[in-house]
Amino acid sequence: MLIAGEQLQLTLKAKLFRGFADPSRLAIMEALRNTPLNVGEIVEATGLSQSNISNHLGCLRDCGLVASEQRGRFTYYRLADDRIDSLLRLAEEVLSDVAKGVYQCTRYETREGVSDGE
Amino acid sequence: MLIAGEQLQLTLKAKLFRGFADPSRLAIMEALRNTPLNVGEIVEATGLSQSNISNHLGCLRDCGLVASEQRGRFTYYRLADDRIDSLLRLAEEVLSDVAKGVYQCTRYETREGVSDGE
DNA sequence: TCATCACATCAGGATTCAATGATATAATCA
DNA sequence: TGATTATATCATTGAATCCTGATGTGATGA
Repeated sequence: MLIAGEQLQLTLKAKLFRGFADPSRLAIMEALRNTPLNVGEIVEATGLSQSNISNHLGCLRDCGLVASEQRGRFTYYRLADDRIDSLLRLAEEVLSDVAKGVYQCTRYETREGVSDGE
Repeated sequence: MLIAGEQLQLTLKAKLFRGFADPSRLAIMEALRNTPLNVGEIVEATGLSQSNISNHLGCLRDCGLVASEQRGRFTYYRLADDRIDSLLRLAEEVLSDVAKGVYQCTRYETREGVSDGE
């Protein structure tokens, strides 16, 4: 059995991971790994719709994964913390080993989310 | 725009993170961080129902996050890789800084999942 | 001021997912 | 063999969440 504090900790941790658990949000964070971008630039980089991106950015910002800064009419977004990048990097490492399993895991289908055209 | 390979990579990474993005699965992994456990022991440790745990374990195993070993009538589960633990640890670090934001982020409500009684 | 640009917000609909309860399987024991 | 134990699987149901299209807001420029 879990006591209340541990339960809260798990809930928070799950929320944090959920920020990473969507291809569209990952695409946005991937784009921001190199340099801050405004929303229009993120649209270009990812191919997602403006409102979709704006929604995801709201979530990511609320959860402290990205930070924003107003410059004139533009809002620039960047990853909020170096450890966000570390988490992404570590995930890539793990994935390189377990990729086959994850690929075959059809239990929970991830939405495709991002257009793959060019 | 993203090319197909990058898109697949994002989808896989999202799937991997989704394994961590649920309080019940986190509770299971937390229990397994110390030592391998059989399903009954996980039931005891987490307070989740047997079928619920079995479903989550199936997902976690398919995705390569936990490994299982049969011993008589019992199936013992353990974390599949040390880096799973590293990911959890890094998440805790990030969380200790951004916890306030995550807590306030009501955009995507995490299901409560695990009973908090004792 | 009025138009425009950049972005945020909202309602809706479709999809996905977690939990439950019932049932199936597989191993052990009497 | 038949009963029991440990675990897995399945259908269902309710809730969460992602996307879209429309609209709102706030800053800039004519």
